[in-house]
Amino acid sequence: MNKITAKSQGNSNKFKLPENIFGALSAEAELYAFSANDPIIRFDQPIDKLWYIVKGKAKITMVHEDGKQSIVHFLHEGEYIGELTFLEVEKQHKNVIPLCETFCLGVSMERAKTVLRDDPEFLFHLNQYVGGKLIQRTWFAVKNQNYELKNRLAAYMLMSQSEGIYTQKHTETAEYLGVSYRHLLHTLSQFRDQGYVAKVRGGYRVDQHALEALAKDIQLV
Amino acid sequence: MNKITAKSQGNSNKFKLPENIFGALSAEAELYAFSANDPIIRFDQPIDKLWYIVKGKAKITMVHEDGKQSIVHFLHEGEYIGELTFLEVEKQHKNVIPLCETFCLGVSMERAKTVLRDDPEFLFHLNQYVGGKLIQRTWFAVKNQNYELKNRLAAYMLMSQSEGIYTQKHTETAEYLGVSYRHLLHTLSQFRDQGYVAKVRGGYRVDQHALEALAKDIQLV
DNA sequence: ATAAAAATATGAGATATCTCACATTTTGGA
DNA sequence: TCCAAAATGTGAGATATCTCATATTTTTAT
Repeated sequence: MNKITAKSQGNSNKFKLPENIFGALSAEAELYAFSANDPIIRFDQPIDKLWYIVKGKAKITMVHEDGKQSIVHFLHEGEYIGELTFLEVEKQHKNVIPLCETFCLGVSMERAKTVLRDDPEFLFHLNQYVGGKLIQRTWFAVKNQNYELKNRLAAYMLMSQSEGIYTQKHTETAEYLGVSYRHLLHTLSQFRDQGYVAKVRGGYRVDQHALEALAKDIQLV
Repeated sequence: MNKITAKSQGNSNKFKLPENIFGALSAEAELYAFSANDPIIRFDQPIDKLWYIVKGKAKITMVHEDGKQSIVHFLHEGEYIGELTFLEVEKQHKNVIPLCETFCLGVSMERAKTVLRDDPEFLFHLNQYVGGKLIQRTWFAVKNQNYELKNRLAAYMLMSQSEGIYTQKHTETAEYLGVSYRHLLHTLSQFRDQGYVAKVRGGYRVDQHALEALAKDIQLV
């Protein structure tokens, strides 16, 4: 994690910083850069900032009693991280791991819990965000159960890929998509036979066009 | 729909009315009773109240272009109705239909949109509610894909049943559970063979104990 | 460097679920 | 009241997905 200060803000012309994302605390927001796999949040450490993703994407993973992890969800640009902790409804902490270089705005969680808790404009905005996610996720669940693995896998590989290379572990993918490892490998080998993906060092190169056709309108959220 | 006035509140000793559910508007809340199948919200009519279910349960259905409906979700005691309209994130209106006699507290949506929009205490509370639903639904989706139909159907029949009788249409159930009509009927006939359900006039009598064992810890939310 | 654990890989048989075909019963509207 | 549409019900074959068994490769910890 690197804090990006005013002077180093040459970076920031890569994207426009949103305004007013943190209501009354917007002026206190600081920009941080995380490289791929450098945890934004760790399940065993307190969440001391409320985050907002300016650029990049990340996965949320749950840690089981036996130490194994499973992917719960993905986060993209324009999404908050730690908002359920701010709302005090998240009991079980998660890991949040960037899939590629990711830039986040952050404000102190402590400040948020005092200042933003009384900021109706921010609270309404956050409510809209959380409500929008609820709708998205309901939609996703409904549509998801009507597609077979090849479609869902295509959508998944497209979303989690970075620069045309898919690098997720098959064991985790199988669990996230709710299918057996065996069947995932079977489908993956079909993708290979059909030229949709090709194994390269450290992952699979994906044929985005072919996969988009398969992924139909599945929106992983 | 019947408004329950102060004098007719003999009813209200059936349950305790919650306080402070509508923040600054709590004093304006009025109690209404809906009988089974008497719509609380209709997709073709504006939503003029923000509701809170005190007792009973209801289903949310979506109306397709061709006029067909599909069940989106269920609502239980302690849940709001119309909160996504209050938040202005729900584009597509739904029907909300009680499954049994249902009592709701309601306040004017117009008043809510002006008064509650500036009430940080209410907004934070609503945020917790919506955030909690988001967590629930994510959990449900994750667990759901690991159970086969017999388990999900058991959970579904238990939840939508009223006084031990299940009355949902098989066509709608099949769609909600995301399985083919044929397979639903197949599983249902197994339930009958095993004595878990028995056909009666207008529905099926369910063996709650047997179904609870099958439903495991599936929480339809 | 080595052993243990995890991830990758493949085969074969079982089953949950789907598609299609068709008959009967119930419901809703003219 | 009657007809058309929807809902219910059953059979048979196809397939998506699962379970189990087992081997190889890669990663991790000592």
